[in-house]
Amino acid sequence: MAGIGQAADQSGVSIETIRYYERSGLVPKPLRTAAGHRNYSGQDIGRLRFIKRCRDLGFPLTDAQSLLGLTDGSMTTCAEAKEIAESQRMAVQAKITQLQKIETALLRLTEQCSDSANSCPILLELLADE
Amino acid sequence: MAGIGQAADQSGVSIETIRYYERSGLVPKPLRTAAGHRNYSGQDIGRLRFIKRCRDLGFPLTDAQSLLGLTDGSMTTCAEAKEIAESQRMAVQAKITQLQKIETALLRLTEQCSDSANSCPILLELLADE
DNA sequence: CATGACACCTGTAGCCACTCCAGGTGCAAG
DNA sequence: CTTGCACCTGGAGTGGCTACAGGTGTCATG
Repeated sequence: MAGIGQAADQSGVSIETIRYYERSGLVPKPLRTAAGHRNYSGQDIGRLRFIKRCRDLGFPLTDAQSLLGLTDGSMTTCAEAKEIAESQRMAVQAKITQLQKIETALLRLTEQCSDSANSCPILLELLADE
Repeated sequence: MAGIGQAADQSGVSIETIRYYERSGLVPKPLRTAAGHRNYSGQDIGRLRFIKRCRDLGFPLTDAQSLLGLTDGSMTTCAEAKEIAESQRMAVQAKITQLQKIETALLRLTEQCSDSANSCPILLELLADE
């Protein structure tokens, strides 16, 4: 059994964030020591690590919760997990596409700027009438 | 002179967002009609459009404000604008790189999953001990 | 037994950039 | 006179934390 500090170290989730997850009902309330300190089991820490990995993959907390709910190991869960992961992949792809457009636009702007003309082409373009 | 609805239409910034920008001091308080309705000049609308373009390029509002502050047309502003734009481009690039890593990881996970084995490889990997 | 350095506790507020809502006012057309 | 629209204000909610302030518990050292 571990305190919140150890749980944080072992899961990679910060102390504040663990408490936030508890507040928002994402993880169950852990046991408490006599002094009122939170006391985490190995399973609790596993759950936190699971959520951390989901977050690292960009899943929103709601998805993390859904995926966590699928870990009972029933037959249909694989299809559901795959669906969640694929839709996340789509979302990530969409974001990448969007950011690439932005990057191209920024590159063009800054390249124009290297002319170092009197009036700044970046500002001119942002100010343009249409 | 235009009401807030027209200002929104012409700038692409929503009514609520315009009011939010005003609340947060990003744009100056506009004139008011006798009835207390906000009344926007062409210049006001230009400012909103400028901010909209900055946001579309992913600049945070603080950058938008800085860029807006550079539009007096003094000589040094071009270098400053370029600096802001380049650092924004870096930030966008970093985000893209990060998202591409995530996408690769998600792709690998979902591909493994097509095996449709008994235990879901996605969940297994998220649950793994390290 | 006192002291100091920690780890932990609660509750609250702040971040970003909006978005939405309830409940009210002003004004013109039918 | 009523209907409908555009507008008003003030406040709360979103996601996912993060950062306090001010208190308590635990342990080693002097």
